[in-house]
Amino acid sequence: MSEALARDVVKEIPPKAADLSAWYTAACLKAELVSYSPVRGCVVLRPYGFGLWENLQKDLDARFKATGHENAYFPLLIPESLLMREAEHVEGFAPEVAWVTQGGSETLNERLAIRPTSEAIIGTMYAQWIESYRDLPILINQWANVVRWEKATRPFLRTMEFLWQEGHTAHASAAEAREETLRILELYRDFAQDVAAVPVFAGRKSSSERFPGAVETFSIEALMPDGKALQSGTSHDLGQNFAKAYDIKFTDADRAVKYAYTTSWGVSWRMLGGLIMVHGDDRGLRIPPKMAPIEAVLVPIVRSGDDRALDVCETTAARLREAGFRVRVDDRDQQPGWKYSEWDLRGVPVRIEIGPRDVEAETAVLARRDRDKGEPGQRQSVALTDLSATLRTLLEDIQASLYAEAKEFLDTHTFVTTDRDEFLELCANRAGMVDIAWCERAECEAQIKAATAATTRVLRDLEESGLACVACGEPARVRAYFAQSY
RNA sequence: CGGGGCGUGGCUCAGCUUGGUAGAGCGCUUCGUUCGGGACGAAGAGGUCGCACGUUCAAAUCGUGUCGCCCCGACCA
Repeated sequence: MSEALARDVVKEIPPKAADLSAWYTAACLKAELVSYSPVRGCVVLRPYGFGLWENLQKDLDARFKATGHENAYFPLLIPESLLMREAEHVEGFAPEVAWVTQGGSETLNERLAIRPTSEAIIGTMYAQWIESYRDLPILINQWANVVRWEKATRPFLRTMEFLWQEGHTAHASAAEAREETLRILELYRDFAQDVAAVPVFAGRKSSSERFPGAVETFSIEALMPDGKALQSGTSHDLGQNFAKAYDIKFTDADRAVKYAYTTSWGVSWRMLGGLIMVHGDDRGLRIPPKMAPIEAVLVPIVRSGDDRALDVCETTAARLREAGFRVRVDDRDQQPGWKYSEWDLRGVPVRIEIGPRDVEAETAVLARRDRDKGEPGQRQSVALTDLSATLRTLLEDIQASLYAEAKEFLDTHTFVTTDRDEFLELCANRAGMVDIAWCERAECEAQIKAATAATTRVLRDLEESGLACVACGEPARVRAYFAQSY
């Protein structure tokens, strides 16, 4: 078999640039993150994918706790009457709610919704728990699954059942609730950039993009390689809307009975889809070290009659684990080259090769996934005694490098314009984030969407006054990033 | 929900137009030789062609329906 043919035969995923969608789906499946299940629109999160989720969970959870939140768990099923209390909320979610109508052989008197989100059930409980301003704030998060009856699905980005966390808080004042909303937005922004190595724009959503029932919605928006934006986390200031719908009242210090101010916020496994698309390359995933289930894989090179390398790998791995690294020894009966390719595909940041030469010299070869293009070269030989320190530095460098690469992409695909035609063209061509002065009128946004398929992603304050909306010429009220989105 | 495509061993696909109950490569199993970028040899195992109904002496091949997946658009995290 010729070398070219051999290479072709082993190609598992299509080039990323040619067809991002095909690349993405193949990458998720071939890297064994997910499998399709017998249930339409629902995927199985396989161990490697769950490992990614666990790292996200672990990091975010620590951040929530550090900001005073506690975890709790609320029921999966929500009585219809509860779900229906907040008018906008109902309207927004009704089309995608799955219902339980029967229990055993008995038809239910009242349908039960499988939660599409938990404001209804949590709000109901908060109403029971809160009496006094002394009971506030309530700062609770839950890690859960939710179901939304979607028509079109793709791994992580949109599935009927998905994993997420949803924070729900109640406060005594509007200012406190807004502060909480923004605190979480910043927490999400920092997590996305620092841990997932995905640069984002954070800001306020337009009214058309607002969460059903919210007073104000904020989000973080990442830019995918095809120029589409991915909403990667949302934080809602619900004002008193839900408090009024669910009767969340308290007696304040001034003896007046008042409605509480609530917030809700969430990040789902969609974030994983984002980091996969942002960082992956033609050879598969490139997982940022802080998110990687396996930070380094040790590959022993054994020869017949010489399996010393395997022993050295085992003892080295044990030492690295003691030092706090997540490592795995790949002792499977395969060729080393086969293993390299597979771990490349699965995106393990660093590969540690140990062969007979290394055994003699008490060294190991380190290869970094992000830069190594599959040919020898981007590798370094390290003394085993220095391995831990070198690996630590290397992982930090890879984390920073992946972020820098993604940031470079975002920067070069963010366009500021004051020209209407150019604005529309950039939007229609899916060029990236298009930054304009905007009037903030829903009609204007709808027209832009009809013409270009782009919508506002996030808004921010205008730095100067007297500007006209680039799209329609009316007085500008904000700056807005426009983009097509997932 | 509209437009398009697809469904054949674990994977990628051929066969379907011109019906006669399945093929290739890769993978898998065993043994041996190998092992620093997807090894080689030998011997094996594995599918009834998404599902249902229909046409026919006969269906992977034709028809209808249905389920699922992919892509594009509308909707949404």
